[in-house]
Amino acid sequence: MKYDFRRIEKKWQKRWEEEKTFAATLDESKKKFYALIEFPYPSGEGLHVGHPRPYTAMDIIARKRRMEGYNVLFPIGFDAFGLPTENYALKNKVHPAAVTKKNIARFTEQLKMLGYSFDWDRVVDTTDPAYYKWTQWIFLKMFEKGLAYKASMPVNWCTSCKCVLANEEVVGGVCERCGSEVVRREKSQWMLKITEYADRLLDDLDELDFIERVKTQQRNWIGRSTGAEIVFDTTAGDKLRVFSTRPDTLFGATYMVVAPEHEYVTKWMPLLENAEEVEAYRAAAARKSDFERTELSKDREKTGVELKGVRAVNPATKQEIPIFISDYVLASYGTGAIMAVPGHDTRDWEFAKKFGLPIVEVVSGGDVTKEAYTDCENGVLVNSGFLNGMSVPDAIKAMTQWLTENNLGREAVNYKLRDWVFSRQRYWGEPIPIVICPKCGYVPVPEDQLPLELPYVEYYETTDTGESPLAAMTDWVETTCPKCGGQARRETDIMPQWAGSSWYFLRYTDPHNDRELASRKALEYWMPVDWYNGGMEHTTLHLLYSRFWHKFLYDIGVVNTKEPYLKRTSHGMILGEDGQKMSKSRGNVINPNDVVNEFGADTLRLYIMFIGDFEKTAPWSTNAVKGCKRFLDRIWNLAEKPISGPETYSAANEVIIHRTIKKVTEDIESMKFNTAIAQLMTLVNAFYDSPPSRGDIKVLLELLSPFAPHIAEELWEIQGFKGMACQAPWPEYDASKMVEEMREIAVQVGGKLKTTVTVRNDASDDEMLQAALADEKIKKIVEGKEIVRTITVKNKLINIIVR
RNA sequence: GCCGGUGUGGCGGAACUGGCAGACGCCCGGGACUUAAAAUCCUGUGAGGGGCGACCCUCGUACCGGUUCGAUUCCGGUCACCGGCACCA
Repeated sequence: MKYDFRRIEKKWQKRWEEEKTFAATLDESKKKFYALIEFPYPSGEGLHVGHPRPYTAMDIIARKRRMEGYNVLFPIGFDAFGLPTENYALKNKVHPAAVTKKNIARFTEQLKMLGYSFDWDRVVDTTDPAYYKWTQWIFLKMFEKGLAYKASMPVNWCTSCKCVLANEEVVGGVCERCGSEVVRREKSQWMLKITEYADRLLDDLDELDFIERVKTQQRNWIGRSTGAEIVFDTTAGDKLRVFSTRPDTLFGATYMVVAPEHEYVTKWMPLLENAEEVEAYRAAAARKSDFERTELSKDREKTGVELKGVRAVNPATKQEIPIFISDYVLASYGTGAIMAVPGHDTRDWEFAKKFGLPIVEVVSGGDVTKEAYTDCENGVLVNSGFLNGMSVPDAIKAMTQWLTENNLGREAVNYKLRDWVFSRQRYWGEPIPIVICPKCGYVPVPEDQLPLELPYVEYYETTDTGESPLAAMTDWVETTCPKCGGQARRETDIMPQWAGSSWYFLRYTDPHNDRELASRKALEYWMPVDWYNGGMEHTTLHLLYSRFWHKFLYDIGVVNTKEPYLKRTSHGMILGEDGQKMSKSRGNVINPNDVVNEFGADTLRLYIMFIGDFEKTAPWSTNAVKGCKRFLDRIWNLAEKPISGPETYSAANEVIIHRTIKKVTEDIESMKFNTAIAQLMTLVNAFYDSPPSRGDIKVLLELLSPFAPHIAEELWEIQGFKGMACQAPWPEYDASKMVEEMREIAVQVGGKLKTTVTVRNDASDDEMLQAALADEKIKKIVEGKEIVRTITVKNKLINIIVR
């Protein structure tokens, strides 16, 4: 009989579903394991061939853990709010809810086709009011604690999506999603105070088992720097505050620069001799989009205008110094103003050169007439009064202390991380449950009125005014104030897509709870997530946001762990057969349905894991897929007829079986799926040389089961083994049975490999030497020469040095 | 510019903690089976050179140099590519 994967795969998927083989139960007598993948966005295109890579990887781990006796939670859901669905709905004049429903059905079917061991009774859908009720609830808790606030500020505005974007969603000055130009707009927005958690998000990384590049990226994104805040007096009477990581260089501050948007610029305008020029520069800076700012920032020549009429006083030298505005100083970082130390800061140096400003050396070691000297390790302070002769670190301490004592400044910390812009002016998202009352201000919708559902309308359109389409839905917008009962309006902005995914892993622990987001009992049993695999592209978005929400929920006593995820790993992208990123326009897209139809789900699973190093990008190869199918065919041919005899390993295969168990067991843990499969192939090749016993076949099926579960199950049944393969205990190896009695060692003469000889296992140095010298070839080489020394590595090699 | 990563046959990729480079798979060649083809099975396959021959020699892990009995692995330098950040004071 032929390996009929179509029949087999359907059969076992049905059995698993009917018998709820993979249902997770809250059983405190068993040790738990929570395996998590990033739930998909159910796009109209259906499952992409990139999806199965992380899914199969975690499915293998989840299946192995079950076989190891763990109670495993391996859930799936849908992150279904979002722009593509809304845009598709607008274009085709259907409701986004209907589109979502259809897409989820399609994704579900495709995921089931791949035989993943998800617990299908725990599916969550972020667009389900029973789910987003709790997304809104968390928002209200944040509002209550002052972490959600409304602020008017310049925001990133995507000209095509007609919507505000978070900093994290702007990539290289353009919209991450559509690639259109992003401009700055002043808008009133809901914000979440993620910066309040910056220190904890940074410091707690140390204890987590995240791959290093994830940690590094999060650290860089948070961008903590320590230094001092320094106050400069001005001739206008106002005090100008700056942040500096190098307070030691204060004696070298020869001018100051403020951002064009700085409030003092407006304030001082009447005092300025060149007000017109300043105003013009300001207007020009405001017109620039983020795209222009970043594009041009590379080696851009510094521009700026002096504020003539106001000067600052260097608190260390007591000298008056000029103040400039320039767009190389960012309004959004620090205090929006800097002290410029051209001798020791590259940007200040360039600016000073251009404007002919004095460059004073205050740290010796370089040549400040040629370039800024920024070395912090070797420099010694000069021209700096009481700091002279100190090293940079000492001078930083001394200056900070001096500033504090004289009330001119203090130690300060700054972050690159900005608060999270949480408003979107679209329809398909969670409504922000706030009522705007002319008397009471921002009033939360009472908890018992949650969920605040999206109004269902047949037709709506985005607006050009920057308002949400919800604003036009008068019946919904007009309401009464929950506090005073007076006439009021609802907030019409919705939450960003990241809201629903910031806590979904908590819902999986207790998905049908209508009284809490999840019961304390379920959270205590299942949390934290033991292993979370996902894309690198979410490192500074979803991964950071969800850590933030989790920490907040910890603070208010909802969850019992400080961090949501113990371990985070990441997979590489799958490229097209041409080595290019898969895209419709390139015509190199592989559809998983086609692969499954032609070769079967087991083959696809196996190939996607065999394709290469899990962490690296890898190009698709249809030929290599065939190789994986061939491998399964070979297994089928070995086991399609019942083998009789005892369930013990055959003598001929025993050594390789133990080695394979060890290798597969360890490789799955380190996500080296490609070498685990290679080892299984080696084992099968060995079975072709020495026909496998009943026990040999059994262990092969056990090891194969996480990778290719359907064929493993079918052959398991054919062989008449008990239960299901996926429920068998994970096999164990015996290290003492992994070695042959005799082994081959390498023989080198003078470090060069000459031949190999066979010695008994664990042979002594002398035995190895005698065996080597007994070899005809070595004899000839060594003849007439003096053996100076020999180097041996047990069971590996002997190196003979001759003269 | 800064941070992180990668560079190995025709291709995807292996190689523990410094110890036989190229596991496994693909492609390709040879053979068996077949009327034939496909499938399957067996077998060869880094490059160059020598021998009728079982075999032998030389070179080879981006490039240059170093440490070492021995380097894909460690150190210094160079180049290329990929990812992230980007005037962050």
